[in-house]
Amino acid sequence: MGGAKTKRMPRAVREQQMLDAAVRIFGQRGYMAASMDEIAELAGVSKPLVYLYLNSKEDLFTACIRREATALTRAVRAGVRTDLPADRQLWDGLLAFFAHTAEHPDAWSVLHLQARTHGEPFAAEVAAMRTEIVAFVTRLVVVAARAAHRDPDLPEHEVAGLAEALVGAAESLAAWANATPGVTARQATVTLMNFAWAGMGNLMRGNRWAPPADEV
Amino acid sequence: MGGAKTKRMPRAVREQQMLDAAVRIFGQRGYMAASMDEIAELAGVSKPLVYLYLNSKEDLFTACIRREATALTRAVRAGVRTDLPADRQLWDGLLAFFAHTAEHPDAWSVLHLQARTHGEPFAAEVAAMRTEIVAFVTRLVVVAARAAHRDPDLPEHEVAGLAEALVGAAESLAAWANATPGVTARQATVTLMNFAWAGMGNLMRGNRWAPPADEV
Amino acid sequence: MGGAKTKRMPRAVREQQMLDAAVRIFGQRGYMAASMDEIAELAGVSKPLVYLYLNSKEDLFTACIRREATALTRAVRAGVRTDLPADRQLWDGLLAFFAHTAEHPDAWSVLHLQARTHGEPFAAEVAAMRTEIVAFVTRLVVVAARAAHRDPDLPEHEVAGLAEALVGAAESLAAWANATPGVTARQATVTLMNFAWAGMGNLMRGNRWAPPADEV
Amino acid sequence: MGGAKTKRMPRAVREQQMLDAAVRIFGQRGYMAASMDEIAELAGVSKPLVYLYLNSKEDLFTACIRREATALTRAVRAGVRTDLPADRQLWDGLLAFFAHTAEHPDAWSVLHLQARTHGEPFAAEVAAMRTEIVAFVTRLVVVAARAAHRDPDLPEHEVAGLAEALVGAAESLAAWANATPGVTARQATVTLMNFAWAGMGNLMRGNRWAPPADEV
DNA sequence: AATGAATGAGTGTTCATTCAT
DNA sequence: AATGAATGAACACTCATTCAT
Repeated sequence: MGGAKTKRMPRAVREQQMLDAAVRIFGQRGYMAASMDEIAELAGVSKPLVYLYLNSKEDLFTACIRREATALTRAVRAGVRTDLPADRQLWDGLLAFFAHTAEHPDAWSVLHLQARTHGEPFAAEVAAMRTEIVAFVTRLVVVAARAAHRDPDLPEHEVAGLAEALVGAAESLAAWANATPGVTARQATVTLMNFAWAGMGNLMRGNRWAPPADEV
Repeated sequence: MGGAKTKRMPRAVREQQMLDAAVRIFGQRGYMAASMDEIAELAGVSKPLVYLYLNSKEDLFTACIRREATALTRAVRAGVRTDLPADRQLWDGLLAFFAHTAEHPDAWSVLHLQARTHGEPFAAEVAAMRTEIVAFVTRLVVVAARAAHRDPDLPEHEVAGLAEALVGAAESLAAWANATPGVTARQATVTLMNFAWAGMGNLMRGNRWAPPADEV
Repeated sequence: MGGAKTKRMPRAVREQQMLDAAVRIFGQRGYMAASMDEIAELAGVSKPLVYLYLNSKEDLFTACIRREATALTRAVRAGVRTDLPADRQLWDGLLAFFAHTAEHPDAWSVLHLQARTHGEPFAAEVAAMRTEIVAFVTRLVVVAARAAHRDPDLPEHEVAGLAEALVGAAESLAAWANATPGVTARQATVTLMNFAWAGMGNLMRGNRWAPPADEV
Repeated sequence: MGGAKTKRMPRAVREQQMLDAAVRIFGQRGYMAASMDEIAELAGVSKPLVYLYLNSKEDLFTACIRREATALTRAVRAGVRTDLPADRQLWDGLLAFFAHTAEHPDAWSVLHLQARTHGEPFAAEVAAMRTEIVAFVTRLVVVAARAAHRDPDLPEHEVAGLAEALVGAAESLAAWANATPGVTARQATVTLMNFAWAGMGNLMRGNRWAPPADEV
């Protein structure tokens, strides 16, 4: 009477357990190297139940991506107050971003590495989140430009490139901060903020770097 | 003349053909999803020959990484003249980098995505290349600081973070430029150069962004 | 009732079926020439099930050896009554041995030929059984010596050699009896019993054969 | 001028080198686990040459068996002088047998284990040698019986069984002597000689062990 | 007399997935 | 709500064997 393993739980709870296990395994082993057996075992259920609730490995992976993408954007949004100045918003967003990725390294691995590495069903999923973040950053850039009493006359794709570069830098720093002992989310934020804000400010003021003319 | 299947070629030539095929398949399918059968077929040889020359899937992948890492760093180095000013060096290096990655998208996928996603034998291989590039960039940053008549009093790990952010931004832009039609290597270079050089210059001049004090 | 392919049976039953098939294939083809495909087919299951239950070819082979070694020693022990005189015990043991090996030729091939031929994981397994049998025979020899009112003053390693020779002779006769039509277990027993008991009796009485002295 | 590797040697010499290598590899790895690559490498030649001279793995193995069987019987015959008494002949033959197998363990592994374990083309080859040796021993037994002024009224198949048992005991002791440190060929011979000669002598004199009558 | 280049056929092993209960 | 039993399809890797020189 009363086995060790807890049994018979509502579906929603079981599903979260499965996703927890899947994110961990996918994050550590990679999508392809992860086996459904291992995930089921870590989740403490039998394999058919995983299939019953989540259909297939692809669907399971997609569910992981979606859940973690939502969690990440939610965390960033929760860190930002839109009534504050643009630079402060950027600071707060970066801080939240670095903090969240540091606290959930497997989730970050799933979003940043695994999802992009394994082709189309998944890359699109994470691209959506990325687009949202890039849009957020772009908005800040434009706001900042207005605050500097300048209309951004940068070509549109350069604004896009700028945001892209900023997000890429952030992603790269997140990995670096996670891998380098002694680097905190705050320090990563300071580094990137200094780098980016100054650069963007300069751009907004029209100080551009002149490319050499003697190219082929 | 010109039969479909050329046969009986010296080992060195065959090996390059195999690596060509492997880079393409690994770059497109990913390391785990790539099958040795497919690689052999694309290379126009039988599977045993691939194993005879390259030993194992792991070794084959490592050989790909090494070849492409060497090719990339060589291309960047070839684009830079060390007797020119630091900003010009950075410009030239970025241009070479974006051009090379645009011309060899599968190789870039292998280096940027696949190698990092599949654990230690491979990640280390590409980390070596990255370290070299980050060191190159760091050198330029320091030179630029000296040129601005300032010793870089930034903490050492912040310099490292800076270079890391810059390289990350470059990597991210490379992927973006490859995926966005109409964005050339030159445009990517302009975008990043403006962003980065101004930001770094500001930093060198001691203009730092002040973090808010009211943190927890 | 009695369909061709019975399906869905409990694990323990399936495992025995697999071992049955494996002993047969291993015994007839040899360890290396045996293919897991063939074993699975003879067992009436798919290959993955064999791996699920028995892990690997090595483990499967080891399981065969263990099962058959146990069966053989059990059969011999069951044939012997330890309250009877030593010669009678030897007779009964040999009879049981020859009968069992004659009834299970594939098992005997696995134990006598295959296991010894294929290196350390397996040889050790069967050596354990052999040690037990040699010990049993050695005990009988010593008892017989006591019964002849003589302490066995033979050097210890000569007693060991004796038992070894006796067991070797038995093994050899088993193969011979199996291969020679018309030779029954009983006849093999008679032959060996006469040969061995007389020889040992002589030894026990101190009648030793004198080696020539003119050796180098 | 004078490469390191000796090249271009007459066929007969090369063949012996190949057989040397093959016996070693077959003896140590076993027939199936031995690879032609390894044999060719150990012989210091290319694989096609092995095939040119010895046709196939089967033929190569057969050639090994034949060469070593011949060598073993030759060694035993060379140790025996047919003008001496039967017991002395047996002693000398056993001594030569144990000495030869101890000096050529790989050859003995090929003959005793590998050839018998791998089915018909090979088992027959070694059976021929065995038959010859058994016949030799049988002859000695009969001679010994005559010397004891008795016609051997043992049933024919019992004489065969006797010789079989003796040879089996010898084979078993050879393996045991090789594997047990401190047991020399001479000691193995003493042990077996005492055991066998006494037993056979007894038999020849009509002293038989009486089987129990109460069998089923 | 001798070899570098090459392959068809097969091996053990694993995995995502389903069925019957 | 949950699982023990079972599999089709594929994969990395190896081997005996041959061809062209």
